Formats: sequence, C-alpha cells, structure tokens
Amino acid sequence: MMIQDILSKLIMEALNQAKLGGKLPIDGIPEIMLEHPREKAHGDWATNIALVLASKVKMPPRAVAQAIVESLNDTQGYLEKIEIAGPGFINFYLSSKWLYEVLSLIKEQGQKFGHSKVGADQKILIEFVSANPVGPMHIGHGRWAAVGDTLANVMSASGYDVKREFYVNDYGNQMDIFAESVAVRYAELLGQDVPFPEEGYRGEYIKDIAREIIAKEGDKYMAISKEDRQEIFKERAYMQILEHLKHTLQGMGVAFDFWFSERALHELSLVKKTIEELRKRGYVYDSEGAVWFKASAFGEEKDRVLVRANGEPTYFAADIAYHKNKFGRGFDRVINIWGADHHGYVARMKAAIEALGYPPEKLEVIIGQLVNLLRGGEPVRMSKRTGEMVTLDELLEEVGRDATRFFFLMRSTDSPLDFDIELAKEQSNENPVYYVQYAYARISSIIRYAKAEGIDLSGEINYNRLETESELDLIKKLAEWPEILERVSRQRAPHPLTAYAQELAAVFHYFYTKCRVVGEDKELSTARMSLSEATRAVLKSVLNMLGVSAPERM
RNA sequence: GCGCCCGUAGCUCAGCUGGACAGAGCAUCGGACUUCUAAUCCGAGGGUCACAGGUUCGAAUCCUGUCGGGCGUGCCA
Repeated sequence: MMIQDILSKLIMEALNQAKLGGKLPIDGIPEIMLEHPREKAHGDWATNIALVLASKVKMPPRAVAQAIVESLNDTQGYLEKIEIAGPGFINFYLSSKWLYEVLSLIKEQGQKFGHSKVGADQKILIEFVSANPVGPMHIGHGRWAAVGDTLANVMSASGYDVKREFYVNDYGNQMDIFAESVAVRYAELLGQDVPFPEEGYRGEYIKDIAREIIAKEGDKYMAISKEDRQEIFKERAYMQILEHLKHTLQGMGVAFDFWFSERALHELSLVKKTIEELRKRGYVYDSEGAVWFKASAFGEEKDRVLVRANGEPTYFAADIAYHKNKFGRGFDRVINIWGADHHGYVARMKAAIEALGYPPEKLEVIIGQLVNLLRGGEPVRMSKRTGEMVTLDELLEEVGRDATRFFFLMRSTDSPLDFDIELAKEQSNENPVYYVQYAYARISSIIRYAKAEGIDLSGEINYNRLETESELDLIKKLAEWPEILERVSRQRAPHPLTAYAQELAAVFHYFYTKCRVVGEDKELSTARMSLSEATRAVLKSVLNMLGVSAPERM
C-alpha cells in the first residue's frame, strides 16, 4: 500500500471521526488530494482538504484543518509531525520508520519495486513507428520508437498486458511507385535513359538496391516486361527494406510482438467486409463513382472516401479494417502513436470506430510533435524531394543508442523536439545521459569496494542508523518511484522518467559527498551499503524502462 | 478561414485532476579532490509564466478573446 493511500485513509477516518464528534457538519467526503509540497519546509505531503471543505461547512479553513488534525489517529506511527499552515493546508512529515520500511521493501523486491497491478491485466495494444516499408527510418520515427517502447515497458510494470505492434503499409500506390523507382534506377545503371517518375523515391538507397540486383543477377531483368520487372523488384526491395527496418529497430532496442501487414487485410477481404458492415449500419453511401463514409454523422466536417472512383480502396478504408481487427483480437484498449502530421486523421478514425459499434474512447491516439534535427545549433535541412535526409541509422551510429533514446524521451510528446546531434554526442556535463549513468557507475564502484571490505547485507540491517538529511532525502526520492511509474502509465507520457532519473542521480551524488559508505563503523557502513544497493536497484529500473544501459564502470 | 499543439529564466524545457514566496538542466560568476569514480558537489545572480479580460477564497494551470510559432485541413499515406 502506497503512503498516499495510507494518508488518505487516515484523513478519511479523521473526517468521519470529526463528523461524529460534531466538530464538522459535513455530508459527504470529497476526493482527498495529496501532493508533495514544493517547499521542503512544508513537509513531505500536504492536503488542501480543509480549504475545499471550508466553504461547504461555512467555517474558516484553518478551523476545519484543526478539527481534522485533532481527529487524526496515526496508529502505525508513520507520521513524525502534522502541521496546519498557510491558508489551511495540512502538512504531513513522514517518520523515518516509514522510510526504513521503504528500504526493506526495496531490498525484498529489488527491481520489482514500484511495479503494481493498477492495469489489472487489461489487454493493451500499442501501435507505433509503422514506418512505410519504402525507405529507411527517419529521425521522427526514432522518437516514436523510444516513446512507444518505453510506454509499453512502464505499462507492463503497472500490470497491463501490453503488446507492441508495427503496421506495415505494404499495399497500394506507394509500393508501386517504390518498385518503379528501383526499376528505373536499375535501367539507368545499365545505361538506359529513362525518365524518373515524378513522385518517385530519390534516396540513394534506391540505387543501392538496384546495384545489388545487378551485382547478383546482372541485366537479365531487362529481358522481361516492364510490369514483370517491377513486380519482382517490388518484392525484393520490400523484403530488403523490411529487414532493414527491423535492424534499425534492433539498434534502438525495440522488439515488436507483431508485424501486421496491410496487404493481409486486403488479401483476406477484410477491407471489403468492413466496408460492407459499415454499409449495413447505414454509414456508407455511393456518390460520384466513389464509396463514402458518413463521417459527418459523428460531427466531422465532411464525409470521407473509402473506395475511389477507380475501384481502389483508400488507406483510410484499410485502416478502419485494421482497427476493427485490433478490437477483434480482444484488446481492451488500443493506443496509437502518430506524428502531428497525422492529427487531422484522429477524429475520422474515432468516428469510424464508433460507426462499427465500439466505444471511441477505446482508441487512444497519442499525437507527438515532430523532431527538428540540429547540429551545433544549426538546423539540418532535409528534403523528401531530393531524398536527402539523416536516417535513424546514422543518428544511432553517430550518437549511440543510450543518448538517442534518452534525448527522445526527455520532452513531452506535446512539444516539438530539438535534437542537437552535437549536444547528444558530447560526453560532458551538458549531457544528462552521462550524468545519470555516472551515478550508476559510481554506486557500482562503491558496492564493489564495500564488498571487498567485507560489508555484507545478509544479516540484520539497522536502518535507523540512517538519520542525516542527505540519507533521508535519498530514501524519500526512492519512495517516489512507484508514484512516477503510476503517473507515466496513467498519463501515457514517459517523459517524467528522465526527469526522475536525473533527480535520483542528483540526490545520490549529494549523499555521496556527504556520507562515506565504507568506514570504521560496521553497522553504519552496512546500513549505507544497503541504501546504495536500493538506489542501484531503482536506478537500474529507471534505466531499463528508458531502454538505456546501466554501466558498471565509466 | 477552420481544427489540433505550443508560447514559463540568456538557451532547452518541467510544472500531475487550480493551491502556500514560480522549478530543473545548461550557460555566466565564485568556491570544494591526501579519503569508496571531480563525467561530481556547494553557493550566487537571473522570470510582468506572450497579452487582455473572466471564473475562484486562490490561476502558469480552467473559460473567452488578441498576438506569435508549428502541424493539419486529398478520391496521398
């Protein structure tokens, strides 16, 4: 049971007690809000309950607070002190007894500390990245890879049953253009003069694919028809890109549970069937030779095309079928991570889901703002037209996985991210990744030393020897970890993790300068060693969630 | 035009369902290594929370409007 729950239960009991004693004429009990005060001088936890109740019971807030405090009965001795402060806040100061219990809990649970069952085994599907299989991943994909993977890590720790999925858009027009691009480069390399398609993919990698075909099989494909050539090249190039995507994701430390092919939807007629179902439900009509979805029935500004006049279904139609399939697979919630350039698509997708009879809130879409790549403060230009861009592979190569992931996870997804390559590469104090990793390496070093000096934690540990401010602050920071995990899960936003990692590292570094772990006093050394071990376990958990390595030495 | 996101210290950004004198990192300035990792620590300066109204006992946070930036507004994906 987390300390908030304990406190909130105590307050609730106090309210009932005060009511029975005639001190507070309340009807119901409002939700009890507890927070960490900004100021350390205001205690470890505070509640505004008296301020909330004051107007209802027509009493001055401080008098309400007084009545509550008088009725509060801390039987377990978790509280050191309770104060009424300011306009009527009640401030709680935790006793070290509770802090020591946190330490023994961490010792017992190790890296499982902070894990919970708030997710209640709800089945969650997180779909992210889903880069088109027509080229290498770009920087923006990297952000979604990091965010999606870390969110999945945290939600799993919070008791959700989470699966990661990559939707492969391996169908339709873009694949044809992709194939044509390869075919044209192939012909070009063999000395033919053919015009490059207007919308073609101009990246150098297209030429590489063509070169490889030539190297392996020469010019034999010039003998067959253009159509056959493109069909063969499409499959080859697709497979190659898909392998490449998997390789890049591996470099990011991301492993998907499922790779879902758009083609499969079409091959199994699921797109057609979904449109038919929508039609049966009365949300489809024909007009101007096309088939339309009545999005306007769900408050959308206009209706959307499902099947074009040329008979080809739209991407949207396939995506509806895809989402129907997701729910059909039994997921309670479906989370999609999309770039801001797709946000106009959210409402219509939700409309479609509603039209199919699913509650639209079962689909959660995280809209992430885009990434700006900088190098030493200067924007790096990228152009889809010329195919000139910095790929995620290059970034990983240059910056490394740890810094890449950490930087991608540092900001709220609501904020556009400035990713400065030079900064991320810098192995200096400007770089928060190393700051956190250094703390980990430092703890590891201390623990190695302590073990060598014969300190061991197998016997009784007298936690009450930990009594200075820097020690207690460190324990309090460790105690926050479950709150962070819960918050990240609830808000579906991983960026508090990096902030916490930095805070925990900072509190540890401070403890390190104030307290010597290994010393003459065996009992004290053991207690501090145990505190170090606890910090190491939690820091390791944080880094694991982030997908950043925890080096034993630096 | 309309929709979504954003506007907080010199820079990059936190600020959870409104709460007590607005936070962090970097940068700047000044200190700390005979002791378990100085990739560290301590201290200082630095803000009309874009602007104007409103709701509230209380607003960076909620509502309305204005200005500024990003993205979107396809029978593209």
